[in-house]
Amino acid sequence: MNTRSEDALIALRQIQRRTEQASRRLASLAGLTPSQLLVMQTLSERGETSSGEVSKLTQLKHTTITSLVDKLESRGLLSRRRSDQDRRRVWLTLLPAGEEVLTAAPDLLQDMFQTRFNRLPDWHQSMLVSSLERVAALLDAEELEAAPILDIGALDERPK
Amino acid sequence: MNTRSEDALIALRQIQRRTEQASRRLASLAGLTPSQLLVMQTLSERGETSSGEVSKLTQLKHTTITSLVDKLESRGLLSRRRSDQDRRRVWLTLLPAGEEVLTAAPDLLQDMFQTRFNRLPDWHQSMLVSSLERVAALLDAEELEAAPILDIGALDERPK
DNA sequence: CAAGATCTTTCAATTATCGAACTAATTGCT
DNA sequence: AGCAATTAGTTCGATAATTGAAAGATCTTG
Repeated sequence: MNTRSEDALIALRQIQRRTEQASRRLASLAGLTPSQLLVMQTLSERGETSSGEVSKLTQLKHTTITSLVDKLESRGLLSRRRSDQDRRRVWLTLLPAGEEVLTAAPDLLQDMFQTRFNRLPDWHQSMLVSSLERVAALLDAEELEAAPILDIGALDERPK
Repeated sequence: MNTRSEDALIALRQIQRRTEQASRRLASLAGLTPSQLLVMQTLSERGETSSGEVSKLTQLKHTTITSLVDKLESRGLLSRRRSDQDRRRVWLTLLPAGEEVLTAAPDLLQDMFQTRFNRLPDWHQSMLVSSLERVAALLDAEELEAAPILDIGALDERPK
């Protein structure tokens, strides 16, 4: 009956495990712990970000962020800067040394994925992208029923 | 240029974050740490498993497994049993209390995913499943060149 | 049977994680 | 304006995770 969604979950778990393992490997290659890497990646993606924002994005408590940032700052990988508009806030930015750490560590899984992905025929690629985006949407706890994207295609049929 | 594979990676990262967050929530609901949950889930999936095997599957060092198992055993969630054939090895099994902890904690993300997934039309479901399985294969570090489906086009060229 | 390999544990050190309490700054209310 | 409530970060203390090095126990091989 539900074997379809079972299969989907199995594949999802596999994907989760593999990406998690890769992220640990990547962290240790970069000489970081997984949490430290997470913070660095967040800053790399979003640019200058407040401490609290990083806390939300990473799902780590602010106290944990403070402790991680202490370490990373003392290693010269990122910088703290108090906001001028709101002097309670602290802006975090990657320093050049931090950028370098990120670019220097080869993300083997990502490279492998890209290599293989690019070999696929065009239609296949676009199918995978839209499927992944759909799955990400299905996993979105925020957009409970609001997501119009979910309603692409004739979904209304058999809303059993 | 590579915007397709970029898009794929972005969606993948989103999926990764959301599943990771969910797994932390799940762990704390179950009164476990994420690593402890990982060990428990592994045992739940594979049944009786040796300590070293769990170490490989979870990508945690054996010393970490020992320490996690100490805690879980003292709480009566799993049991250690020395193998008779090979008395160096230690078999781990979930105890009833352990099973219960797992089933008692509701996996909200999984439930949500399934609910939404099941609403999709049939063709869409099967597309998602095959896409997820394909992506999992693309992320498989083991099957380097073994997957025949991946061998579309000339692969033998050395990467880089 | 000895030498080496394998599986797990112990030990010591570093780090992650969190709650509670604290400081400093801002916002909102009257 | 003034004061209470709120918000952003940090400090502190406690528990747990993680790891490398080394040891202990057991198996395998020659």
